[in-house]
Amino acid sequence: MKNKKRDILVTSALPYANGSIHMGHLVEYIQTDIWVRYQKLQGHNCHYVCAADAHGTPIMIKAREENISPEKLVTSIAKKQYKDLKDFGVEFDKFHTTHSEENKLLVEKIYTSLQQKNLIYTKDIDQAFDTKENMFLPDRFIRGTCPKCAAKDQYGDACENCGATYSPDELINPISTLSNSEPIWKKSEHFFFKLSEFENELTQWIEDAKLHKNIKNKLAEWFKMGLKDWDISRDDPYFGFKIPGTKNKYFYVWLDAPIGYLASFLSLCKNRDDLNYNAYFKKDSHHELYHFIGKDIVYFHTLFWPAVLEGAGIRKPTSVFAHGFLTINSKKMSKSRGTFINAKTYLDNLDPNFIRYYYASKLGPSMEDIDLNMDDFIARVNSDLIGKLINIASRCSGFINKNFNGELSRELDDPKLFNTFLQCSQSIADHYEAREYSKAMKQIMQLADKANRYIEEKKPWVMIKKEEQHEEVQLVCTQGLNLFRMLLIYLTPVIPEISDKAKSFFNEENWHWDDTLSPILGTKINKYIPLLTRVEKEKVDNMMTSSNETTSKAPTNSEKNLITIDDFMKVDLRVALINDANEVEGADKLLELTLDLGESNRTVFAGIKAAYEPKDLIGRHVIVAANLAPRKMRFGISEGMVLAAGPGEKDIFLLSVDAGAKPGMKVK
RNA sequence: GGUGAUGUAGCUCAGGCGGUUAGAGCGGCGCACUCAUAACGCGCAGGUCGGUGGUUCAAGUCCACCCAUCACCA
Repeated sequence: MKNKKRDILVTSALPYANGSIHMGHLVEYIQTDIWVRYQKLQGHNCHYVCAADAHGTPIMIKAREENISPEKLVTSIAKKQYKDLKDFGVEFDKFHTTHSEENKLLVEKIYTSLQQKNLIYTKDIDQAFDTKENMFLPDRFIRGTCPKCAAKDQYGDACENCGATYSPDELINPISTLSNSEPIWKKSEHFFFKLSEFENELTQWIEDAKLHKNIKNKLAEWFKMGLKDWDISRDDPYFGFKIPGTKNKYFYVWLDAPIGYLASFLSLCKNRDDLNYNAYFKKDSHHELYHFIGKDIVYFHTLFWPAVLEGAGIRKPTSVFAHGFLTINSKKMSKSRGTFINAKTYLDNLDPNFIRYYYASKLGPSMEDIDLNMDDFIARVNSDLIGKLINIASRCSGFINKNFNGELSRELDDPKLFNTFLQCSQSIADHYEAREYSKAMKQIMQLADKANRYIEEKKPWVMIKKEEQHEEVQLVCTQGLNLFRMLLIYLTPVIPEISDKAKSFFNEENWHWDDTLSPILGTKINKYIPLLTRVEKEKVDNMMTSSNETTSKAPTNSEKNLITIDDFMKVDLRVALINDANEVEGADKLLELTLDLGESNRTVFAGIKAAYEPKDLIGRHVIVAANLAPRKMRFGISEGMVLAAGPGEKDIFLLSVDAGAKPGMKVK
C-alpha cells in the first residue's frame, strides 16, 4: 500500500490580469488545490505554481484607459486576484507573473532553440488596421454586422446571434471599437511556428498522457482538419516581450503564457534548496507535470504547448486535465442577467469551505459543465457538512467534556466499526487521485451516516442517566469522535480550514493520510466550539442581490457609445409594407421578404424565421433601414434591414407603426 | 454552418460488456427521538429513463432520425 515518494509539479491556468476572480475561475483553482493538498497529505513532493497572465492587447488597452502603465495595472490586479484565491484556501507554492525576468529569459531561450531547429518562419498576412489609433486590431476589437444573419454589433470572429464564424473582413460595416473608425486592411510580416511538423510526436504524446476520452475526441477532430502552423507574433504597439532580432514584433501572449508555468517554478526554485529546476524539466525527466485547465483552452495545452516543448528539447506534460464551465442556477454566468458572482462578493457573505465542499461534491474528471444551484447549494452543504459531518463531533464532545473532564477513553467501543471506516481509505484515496471528487464525497458522507446511526443505536443520552453504564458513554463518544476524526482527515484536501480547527480540538499537530490508521485514545480534547454553522438563506440571497448591484452599475455598452443626432439621421428609416414573405430553401433562420417602400420594392432577408410564420407577415407594416448597403448573401441580395427587438430565436419582435402610416414614410 | 458532448424521480446525480419489480442523496409526507447552534434515526410516496422509429427472445443501455441545452471552430 505504501507508494514511494513522487515528485509532482502542478499548475492551474494563469488568470488574465484584467479583471476579478469569479466563481467560475474558482472551479479550477479549487479542483487543483484539492488535488495538490491530497498529494501533500499523502507525503509526496508536490508543488503548485501559478502566475498572473500579464500580456496582450486587452491589458494594454485597459491600462491606457486607466492612464497607468500596463506593469502597474497588472501588479495591482494580480495582487487582488492572489488575495481572493488565498481567501478561498487556494494555496500556491508560488504565484508569479509572466511579465518577469525568468519568463523573458525562458521565452527567448525557447524561441532561439526553435529558430535554430528551423521551426520558425515568417509570412505576410492581411490584418485589420486602425488608422486613428495606428495599430493592428485583434478580431475582438472589431465589430460590425454579421454577414450571415445581419445581426448588428457583432465581434470580428463570430456572431453571438446566429453562431456563425467568419473572418473580420467578411463583416458588414466593420468598425474598430477603439476609435469607432473603419479599419483598413494592411499587410504585416508575422512569425509562425511549424506546428504541422509535430503530428507524429503529438499523436504519441496524446497516447502517453492518457488524456480524457473527451479531449481525445476533440483532438481527433482537429487532426482530421489538419494542423495549421501557429502565428506567434504581434505588431507594435503590444504589451509583451519583443522578439529578439526584430524592431517592432512581439511574442503573442499565448506563447509566453504557458512558459510562465516554467518561469514561476524557476522562481520558486531560486528560494528553495531542495528543488532543482532541471530535474523537473530536462527532456527525460521522470518527475510528473500536470496542467489543470478549462475546456476552452484545450487547444493551446494539447497541441501548441507540447509541440513547442518538444521543439525546444524540453519535457512534455505528464498529462493535462480539463474541466467544464460553471453555470449559476443553470444559466451561463452573465453580468447582465445578474448571475455573475465575484469571488469577493461570495466571501463577503459566505464561508469558503461551503463552496469548496459543494464543488468537490460535483466534480469529476470529465469536461462536463457543473451547475451552482443556490437552493441545492444550501441543502447540500447544510445536510452533508453540518447535519451529517459536524454533527458527529457536536453530539459526542459534550458528554466527554461534561462528564469525563475532556478525556478520551483508552480503548474503542467498536474496533470493528473503526476498521470498516479504515477499509474505505484506499478507495477514497483512489478517487482523489483520479479526480473523482464527487465519488469520494459520496463515500465519505455514507460513512458519516453510518457514524450517526451508530450513536443513535448506542443512545449515550440514555446511558448517561444510569450509573452502571456511565463508563460506556465515554467509550461510545470516544468511538464517535474517532470516526469523526478519520472523516476529517479524509476531507482535509477539501475543507482544510475545518480540518485545522478539528486538529487543534484534538490537540494534534499535523495530519497525514495514514494518521487514520491509529485511533486517538486516552488524551484530552479541548472545549468544543462549533466548527462550522449552517448556510443561511438570507446570506445567499444577499450575495445574489449584491452581485446584481455591482454588475448593473458598470456602464453599459450603449452608454459608452454615444452618438450625435447627425449620426442618427444618417440612417434612413422608412415605413414598409410586407407584400410577400417566403421561407428560404437551405436557410435555417431567414425569411425572404418583399417590401413596398412607396416608390420602390425591395427584397430583404430577415433572420426572423423562428419567430414568425410567413403568412402572418403579409400585409403588415414594419420599419426598414433603407439606406443600408446592399449585401450579397448566399441566397441572394438583401436590400435593407427590417427592425426588430429581442435576444433572438423565438424572442424576436418586429417593430410596427400605428394605423395611418403609409409605405415610404420617413421615420424621424 | 461543421464537430463534440449532454438530456434518468420536484432538485443534484449513479447506472462496465443490453437480461427478472430502474438506484442514491436532498426535498416532500408520516412516525419516533431529544445527545446535538432542528441536527440524527425509522418508514412511505414519487420516474411510460427527451421524442419517434428500428435491431433483438429481451433496450435507460445498441442503431437511425428528430427536438432541446451546452461547448469548440486555432
